[in-house]
Amino acid sequence: MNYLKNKDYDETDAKSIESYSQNLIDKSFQDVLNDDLGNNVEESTSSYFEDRSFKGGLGNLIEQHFFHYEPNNSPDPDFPIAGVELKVTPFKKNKNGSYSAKERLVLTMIDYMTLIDESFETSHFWNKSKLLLLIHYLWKKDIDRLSYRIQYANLFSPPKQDLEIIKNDYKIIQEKVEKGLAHELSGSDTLYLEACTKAATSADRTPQPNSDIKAKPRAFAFKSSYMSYVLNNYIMKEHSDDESIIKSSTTTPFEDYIKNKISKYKDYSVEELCKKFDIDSDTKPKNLGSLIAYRILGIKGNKTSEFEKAGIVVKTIRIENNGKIREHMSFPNFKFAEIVKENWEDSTFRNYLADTRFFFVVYKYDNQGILRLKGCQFWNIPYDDLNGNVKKVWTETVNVLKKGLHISEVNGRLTNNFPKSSDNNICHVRPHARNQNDVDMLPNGDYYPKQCFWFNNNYILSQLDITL
DNA sequence: GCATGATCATGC
DNA sequence: GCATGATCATGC
Repeated sequence: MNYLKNKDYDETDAKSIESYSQNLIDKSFQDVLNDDLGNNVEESTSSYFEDRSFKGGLGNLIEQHFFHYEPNNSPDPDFPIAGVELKVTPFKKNKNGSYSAKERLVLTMIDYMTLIDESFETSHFWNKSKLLLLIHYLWKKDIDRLSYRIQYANLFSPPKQDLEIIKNDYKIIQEKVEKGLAHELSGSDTLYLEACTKAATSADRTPQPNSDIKAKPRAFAFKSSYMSYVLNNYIMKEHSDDESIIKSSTTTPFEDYIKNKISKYKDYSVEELCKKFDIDSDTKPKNLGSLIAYRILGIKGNKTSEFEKAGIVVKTIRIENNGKIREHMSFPNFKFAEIVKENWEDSTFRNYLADTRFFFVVYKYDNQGILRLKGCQFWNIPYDDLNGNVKKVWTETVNVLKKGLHISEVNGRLTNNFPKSSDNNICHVRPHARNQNDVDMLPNGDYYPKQCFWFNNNYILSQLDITL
């Protein structure tokens, strides 16, 4: 093959590979082809790599036309002697000017049968993934794939504090498979490393040990929240105000560490906690419940690097003194015009719930009407709930919008036929807006107050640990 | 007391 | 000004 030329780098030395890769910076993929093949690149070559259905196309282009080696499916890293695995990965610019990873970084397929016997350190996964060469290109909507520009080329290996969490994530996935629950794996079971679905079609299933139920094929991947953090803090080295919860090395798993810290203040009243942590509560801020939790965790602001990396969403929950939860739980708004174009399987809401781990901070009113901290809980939605009732409500919502929302006005209040909290045990649709003028356009062109999915209060109660 | 519509508070 | 998390208000 004509691209197997002499190599202008030492393939046995990671640093040499990295410094050679930095010649890619500021180049488009077309530039890389032109540099290698001259300016008369054949149309068939360009269109071969341009084809979006060829998922690894841009990676292969870099392998063949920049590093000059043959792409392979080897269990070893791409540069086996140097131990370096090449990853070509997109990032994007957000509306507010910040940057984030466009997607998760898929590392290796999971073989459920062998996983349960592989320790992290000696695993096929870690052998291949411990030292990555990240080639970051800036993704833009509506431009040719070959016009994307490469911006960064860096060796990357997770720093020690991240590695502790990644090892524990690996263990969590391993234990679920060991229990014969590979079919119930979810990206939100874990923090930085996830088992993400990876199949040619959504119907693909594969065997697992300790269960006859076949499971979706999955791969180890760094979550997109983790990759965003890596990009901003380790690659771009932007100054970050994020504070870490874990200040020094600990053997306690992250979530246990958090739970232990919070539980030290179990049964303290909100008032006492505000005094203790010097929080001004005169204005009754609505984020008081989460502020207290951050202060207990030693965080001065309202975000932490660990939660950012894991994409954890904080929710405070208040239990009344009758043991019930009064309020339903809101989620980000959906756009009417967008949701009607979605399929459930790759819908915004399904992806959000499948990918998000929640941190519940739970308070309860005692018999004197004093609000007291009870503890906290990490939670992600159970597989059956997501694919059962939530799917049902989502589908019904889309159907209502497609058929035309029925709206009437009763006593100055708008009422509609979206799924109600009385229609389903888990979730429903309700307004989520600043006021009645905070509207979004329906498929028929009319405007209607913005809406979101809500979890029913009773469902949330049913999900809380018995100890809370 | 619940169901459902309406709106507040914060932070970027 | 908007997105998001949190809570209020009213009628049955």
